[in-house]
Amino acid sequence: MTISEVSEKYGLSQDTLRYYERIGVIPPVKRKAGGVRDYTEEDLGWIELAKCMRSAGLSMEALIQYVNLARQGDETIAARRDLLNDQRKQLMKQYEAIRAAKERLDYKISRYDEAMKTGRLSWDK
Amino acid sequence: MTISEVSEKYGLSQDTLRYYERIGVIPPVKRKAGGVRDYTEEDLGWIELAKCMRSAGLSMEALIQYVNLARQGDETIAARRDLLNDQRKQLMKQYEAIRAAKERLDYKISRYDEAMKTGRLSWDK
DNA sequence: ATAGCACCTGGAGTATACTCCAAGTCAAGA
DNA sequence: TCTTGACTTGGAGTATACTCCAGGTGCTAT
Repeated sequence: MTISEVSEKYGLSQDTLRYYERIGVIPPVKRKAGGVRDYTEEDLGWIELAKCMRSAGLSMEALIQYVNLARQGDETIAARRDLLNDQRKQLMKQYEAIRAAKERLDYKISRYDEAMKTGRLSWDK
Repeated sequence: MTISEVSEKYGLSQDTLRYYERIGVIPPVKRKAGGVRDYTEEDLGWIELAKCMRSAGLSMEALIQYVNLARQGDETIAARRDLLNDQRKQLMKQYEAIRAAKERLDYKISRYDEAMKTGRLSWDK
């Protein structure tokens, strides 16, 4: 698969795909004649993982570490599990922060909806 | 309340508090003699709101817009409600992204835990 | 064979959100 | 009075994650 197809498929720019590979968020992609990237199914798996984790807010650094460990083989299994556990913890914190903010927004919005009827706001900012 | 007390109370650096005020994430804080900031309860409310929303991932820009609208008075009620609704939508998307990533992490972690028993990984990366 | 196009690399530039720093002011205690 | 320490401002610097660009290569269709 070419970089333009992958870009299309995952909604990541070609520059971003090359950048991810360059800094190690995904492992190196094999090239065909002329040095052109030819993405395999496995490469796509890494890209999708990176996209999923990035969209949830995981840092590039964590992803790079994970990829590095994965490339070192089976003796890094425990380290990888620990890394994933750490990231999961971070995610749960973020989840809670969003939940709290949403609750607050809901309250404010309900107040604004109420105020829309009377045309003024007497309570808070 | 002094900036050092506010910094302590909310876990935001003094630089961050001044920065927030400078760019308008919170409204201007009244000064006492010598130009020293003296935070009121209302100021604290804005700071707490900013902290809550920022920790959930809302952009500075959105917060600045909200503060600007709030400072313009009651004729911006509808605009503020719309802004909050937009931000709520963003938040829900982020919530879902985290949920999906967490699910994926949980699966991977369970696989790693399993692999810890056998000492090797046969399945995926 | 030559124009066009997709691709390549290395490096510079950008946006966001801080974070740090220099130089100065001011009030209070020794 | 002099020093200390908390505070002030404006501006520069930093980290993260892209994003853009110049200059070059190589396949393909005319």
